[in-house]
Amino acid sequence: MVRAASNSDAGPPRRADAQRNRAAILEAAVELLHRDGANASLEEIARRAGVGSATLHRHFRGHRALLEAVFDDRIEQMCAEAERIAEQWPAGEALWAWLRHIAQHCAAEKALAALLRNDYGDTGAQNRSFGALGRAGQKLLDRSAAADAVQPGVTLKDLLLLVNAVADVCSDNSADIDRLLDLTWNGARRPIATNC
Amino acid sequence: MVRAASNSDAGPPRRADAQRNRAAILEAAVELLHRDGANASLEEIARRAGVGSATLHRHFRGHRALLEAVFDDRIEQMCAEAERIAEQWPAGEALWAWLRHIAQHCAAEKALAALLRNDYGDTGAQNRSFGALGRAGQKLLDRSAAADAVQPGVTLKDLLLLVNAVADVCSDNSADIDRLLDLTWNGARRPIATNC
DNA sequence: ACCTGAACACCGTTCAAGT
DNA sequence: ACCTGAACACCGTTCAAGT
Repeated sequence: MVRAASNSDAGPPRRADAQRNRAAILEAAVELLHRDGANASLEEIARRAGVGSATLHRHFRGHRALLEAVFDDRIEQMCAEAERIAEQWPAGEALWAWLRHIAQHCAAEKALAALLRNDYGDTGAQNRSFGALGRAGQKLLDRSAAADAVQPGVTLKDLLLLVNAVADVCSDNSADIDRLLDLTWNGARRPIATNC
Repeated sequence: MVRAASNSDAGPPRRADAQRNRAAILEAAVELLHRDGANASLEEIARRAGVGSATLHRHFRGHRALLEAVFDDRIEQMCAEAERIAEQWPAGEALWAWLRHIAQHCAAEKALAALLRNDYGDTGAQNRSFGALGRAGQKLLDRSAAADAVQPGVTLKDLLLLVNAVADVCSDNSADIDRLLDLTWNGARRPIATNC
């Protein structure tokens, strides 16, 4: 279920066998990244795709390039979700609903979580993935800040790191994720004045 | 700065060269685990310690056994901190101060964070490390719950996972850690009624 | 232009052979 | 009892040789 090549429109047309190989590699990568997480063996991916490991490396120079190609469409999907959610909910709820979506994606695909976490860490942050996600999220955060729905001083990076971290420690149990995210959003501490 | 062998009092006395090797391995492991995190190369550790890799594997059967030996005393230290803190602060503050300490340890030693995270995940949870830490933390949590200082239903595992996760995504910047932990404790959401 | 097999420099783990 | 060197089955990456 990976689109053949989302950003391969540029450049000269590829040979038919090269296109087939590329698609086979992506297909195999999806399965093994799902099973083994971010450091699935490239060798095994190549084997399952029925190509030599050298072929994999020429299509995707380095681990990271493969991850980006695999999760490219899922990141676009998360950006689209931001727009859709923004239209349906008030600022604070929208931001939080979107972050919960991201957490679910990250918990279901540890490799995606690892990819994004690296991007957040980069001070450069000029990565394509973070760029798109960052713009989508910043809109939601700005609206929330304007509505006074988040703690002052909270950055988008803070929030993305938090949900990523929570997703990473929860082992696929989506009930756990929801509980920990709730704690993060509402605070683990009992509010001092509960009934005003 | 690793005690020679904290749980080697049991069993027959070891040969002098074996003791020296064991100590050298631990020393090297401390350095390389600090530099490379949880999956530092065992081979490189053995090399730096000046022993064959087979020797390392006989002293410590598997990656995990080495991690446990290295961080044994640091875990005891965290347990001791729990007692000390409990005597000085009211329930809620004590719990939170202790969790902040743990986060700092985990952020400074990613390998320690990885070791603990595995223990939290284990449903068995009969691990020595988690056992001691769990008992120490549960006391603090029970006191806090009795004082109504934490959200009802929060478990110790929730809290340990959260601080571990936060520590893991913060790259050694202790200011970042403090900010994210604060969000976790107080909630990222702006409380609805702020001035009662 | 693209693929392949082989090579290189690494892993973690195990085991027979030594003292 | 303990250590060693060699072996085994893996990695990721690169490169010359093929079509």
